[in-house]
Amino acid sequence: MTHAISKVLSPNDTGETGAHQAGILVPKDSEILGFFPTLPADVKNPRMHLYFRDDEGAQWEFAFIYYNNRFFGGTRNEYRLTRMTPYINGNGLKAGDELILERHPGGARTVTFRRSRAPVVEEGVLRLGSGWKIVAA
DNA sequence: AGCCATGCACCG
DNA sequence: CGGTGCATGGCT
Repeated sequence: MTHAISKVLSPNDTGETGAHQAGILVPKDSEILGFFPTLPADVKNPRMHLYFRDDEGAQWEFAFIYYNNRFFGGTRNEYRLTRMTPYINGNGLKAGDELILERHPGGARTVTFRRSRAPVVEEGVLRLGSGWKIVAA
């Protein structure tokens, strides 16, 4: 039961917009969240480091964080996968490219990507949906 | 809901 | 001092 999900990168995800944080937003969809370990909701901003292996066998460390300060006086309530700068830059990923995450039987996680064709541009602005897909459950 | 942006801390 | 990541708020 390999569980695979993917996301089409946004400009902000890759750092192209100047945001000094490369990382992607994870939708609160049970199928997607099910891919990641469960983070405690009673703690503020719980995080967990995850290791992913790429095609060459190299290991990458990403951080899965639940920014939930909404329940602690703030305004946030969202999940993010950060610390992806080395992987993004190392592979020269750009907006529109697809990041693929897989969890294999036994618990091993792997990352891959698929280079994209031209992203959808409308009125000079990039319009994307959430970009997330469930490849296999 | 999802993407964009930023002040500040930390580190080489 | 420049790059990176944290945490947080803003905009659409």
